[in-house]
Amino acid sequence: MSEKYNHRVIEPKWQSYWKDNNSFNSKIDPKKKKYYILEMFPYPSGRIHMGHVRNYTLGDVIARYKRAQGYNVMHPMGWDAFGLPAENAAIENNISPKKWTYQNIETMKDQLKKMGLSIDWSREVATCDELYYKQQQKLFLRFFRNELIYKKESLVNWDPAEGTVLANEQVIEGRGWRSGAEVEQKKLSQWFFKITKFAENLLESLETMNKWPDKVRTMQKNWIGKSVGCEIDFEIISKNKSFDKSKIRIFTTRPDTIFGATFCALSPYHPVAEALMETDDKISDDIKEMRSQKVNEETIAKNEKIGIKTDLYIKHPFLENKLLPVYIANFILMDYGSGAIYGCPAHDQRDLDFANKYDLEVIQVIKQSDGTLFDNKNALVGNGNLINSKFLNGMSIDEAKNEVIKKLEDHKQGNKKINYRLRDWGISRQRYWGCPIPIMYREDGAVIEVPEDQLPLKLPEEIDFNIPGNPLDNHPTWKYTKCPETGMSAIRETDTLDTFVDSAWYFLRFCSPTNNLEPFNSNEIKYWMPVDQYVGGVEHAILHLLYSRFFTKALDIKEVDEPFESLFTQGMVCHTTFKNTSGEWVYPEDVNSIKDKLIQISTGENVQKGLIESMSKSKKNIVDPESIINTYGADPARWFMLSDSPPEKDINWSESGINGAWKICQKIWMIVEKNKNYINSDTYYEDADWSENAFQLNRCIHQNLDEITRSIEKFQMNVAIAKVYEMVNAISKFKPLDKNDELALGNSIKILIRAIEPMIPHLAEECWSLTNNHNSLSVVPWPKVVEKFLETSSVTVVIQINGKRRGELIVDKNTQEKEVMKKIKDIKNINDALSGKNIIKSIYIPNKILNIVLK
RNA sequence: GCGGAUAUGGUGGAAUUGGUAGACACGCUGGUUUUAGGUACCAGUGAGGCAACUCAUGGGGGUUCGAGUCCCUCUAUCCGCACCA
Repeated sequence: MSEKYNHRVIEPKWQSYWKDNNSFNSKIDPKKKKYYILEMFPYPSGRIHMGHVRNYTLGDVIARYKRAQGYNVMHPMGWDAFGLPAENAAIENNISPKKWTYQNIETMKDQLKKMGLSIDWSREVATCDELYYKQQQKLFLRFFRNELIYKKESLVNWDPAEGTVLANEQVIEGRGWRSGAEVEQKKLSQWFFKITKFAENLLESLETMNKWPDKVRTMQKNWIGKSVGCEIDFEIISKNKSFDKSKIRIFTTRPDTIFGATFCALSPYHPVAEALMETDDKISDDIKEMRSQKVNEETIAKNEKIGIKTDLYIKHPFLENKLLPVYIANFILMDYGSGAIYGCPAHDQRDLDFANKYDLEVIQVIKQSDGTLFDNKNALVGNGNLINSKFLNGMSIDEAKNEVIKKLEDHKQGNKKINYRLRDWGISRQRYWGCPIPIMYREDGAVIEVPEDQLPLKLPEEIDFNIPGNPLDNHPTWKYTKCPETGMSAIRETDTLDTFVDSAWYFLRFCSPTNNLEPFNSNEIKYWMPVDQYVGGVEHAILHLLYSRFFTKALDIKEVDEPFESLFTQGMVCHTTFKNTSGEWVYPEDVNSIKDKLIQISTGENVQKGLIESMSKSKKNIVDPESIINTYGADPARWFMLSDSPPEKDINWSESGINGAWKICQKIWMIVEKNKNYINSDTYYEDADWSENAFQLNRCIHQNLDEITRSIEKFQMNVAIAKVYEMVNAISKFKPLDKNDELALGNSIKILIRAIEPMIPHLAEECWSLTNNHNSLSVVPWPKVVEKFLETSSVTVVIQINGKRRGELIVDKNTQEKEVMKKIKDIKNINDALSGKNIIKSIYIPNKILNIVLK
């Protein structure tokens, strides 16, 4: 009786083997083709979750498969280790962010290792490591000198009770999550990366990035949001003589509607609005009230349009006596265009709603070519020709746009303008646990770089989170310093860098992770970059990926322009949620099903099944990967993650799923154990005198091998898994009757073992050790599909009548239509259907289908 | 609101890209092995019908000899919308 497969012994055995033999370490080898596979590095939150298991299993399949294909594979791993949760933990558990982070890294590294990933751990980096952020500070200074970084005023969520800036997620219904105080929008002077300088470049390259999902490319395209329009300067008419602003510059994508303009709307943050606040208390209060609202595109689009009437008017550029009233409006974004628009109610729904609300004039200037008439409720946004527009009358929209721009440019009142929705990337964070910005402000007002030989500018370790505000700002010995050149006193920049900066270049760092002289080495990146395959969650579709693209371009390194050749975004791992009668979330393992009822084990309360949602701590619908790995093993966990659902879709965790994965692993082991005498041979005769059974087995194995190979290439791991099942089923059914049968069986099993290694490597290695080949599978090449086994002499042709399947016929390959026609007379129901009818025509696809059209 | 995606048995999902719809797995039903069991193996399993057949890929329409696949339209669900990472 053969032994059961014991993952508790086998998995650690191979993990140490791989480690001891440096099986997955990588170095430059000019003779070999490289393959750089990268999964998005994790935030060290404490423990790995199922999302990590899925992400890294997926990448590992590719890594192991490509290695078997003969590539020189680099598969590194690191830690996105700066960030807010470490500070929260510091406050809640009184532990330093550094200690907390490094502890988490240790725990999670152990957990990842238990998954059996083929990672080159010698390349590990952590962004909170001085070695790493020293180089990042150098990059900052490089960007600073290249004028890709500048400072400007920008709004933040300000919690007045705590004296801190809040992240959006920390603002709950307009209040600070911890203090409950009403959050204000406060202006702070902050650092920005000039990503907009690269807007066109980032947009253009998208066109050629055809190994990225269309979805992500579309999202980025919309994010960059290129629009062509014009800027127009309007003269301000004010009764208040002391009002010192004379012009408002508006941006519009519809200059053709200039004669339909009936009002002007400004953002509450517009300089003119600021100036008005100083002239009038009432207006000042109203604007402040408007500013307290959250302004993102979603709320702006959904909320009611509100305007504050001002005393100001602007002069129409082409109509001598036409004055447009100026409003401050809550639907105008300061960051987009110029923060000011003119409203043309007849041809823009938002403007129409606004005009109707404030009883403003509406002038139709485009006659719709589909004949739609204006009803004062629905703006006319279709195509048409200009009316009521003086010199534009009769023109098409495009002609009118060009004509208006030309006139404005002639009169120096405006100009054509390409505008991007993309805004510059604000990188200042008023937080402790991030990369310090190597800048100081001297007492005479000069902005001074920290000299490179003094880098890294380290984070101070003795800090106090009990004082409200940013710990760096509260840290006197760190904050106050001297200018290195003049010796004048200076204050350090106390903001730290957005953690998206850390992750915007880590893929370059992996190429030379321990280099203390430079961020990356040009020989190394020349060989390894770009990343051939990047795998991660779709939630990073825009920011992280766009920032990484920007960084790579902005660094202006000739070796690489775009960082990620191919991108794959995997789906989330979901689980049913449970709530007890008190309305509290309940852990799945705390739920027992008794008859038809769900009972909470710990309290005995009834439990309601909720929606299936992505696993999250707050909803308690989590399953701990480590306990799964301990109970079932890493291989079944990996198998489950790959089977059933396509990787880009969300999956539902299920107990029966993991159990099924465990069963197939056991089954494969039993098959190999039982037949170990047959796999102990190197012989492979393609031309042996196979029995019919053996030939069919060979055929099935190679057909499925072909499909497994193609499926992995296409990331269809679920399909690859299905084909492995077919191999297993065919092998377990096969009963060898002679030597050749045994040979066929042995070879089939060896192909099976080789093919499952990317998915379930421990089991595969253990099985392989039973063959006469004592190499680890990590150096064994992928098997070749033997075409001979795929060829057949006969094929099945489907017979259709009027497009409906009526039967099938087995014929020799490449049989002519005439022959098939003759033979179908023998099939009774087809013959019946044909009798008494006229054949109008027939369509014959050789070896596939014959369709007969009858009348 | 804007933008994007998805829809196939009881369930997760296949479908060589316009050519046998439902591969593979889960679940379920029946059986076998003295199996304590949640084990293993065999058979069955889209719906209706004894059957030949008929109906079936969210709804409706279209193109085609032929549509899950292409076009139009409707419906439902999910995702993103700038300080979570």
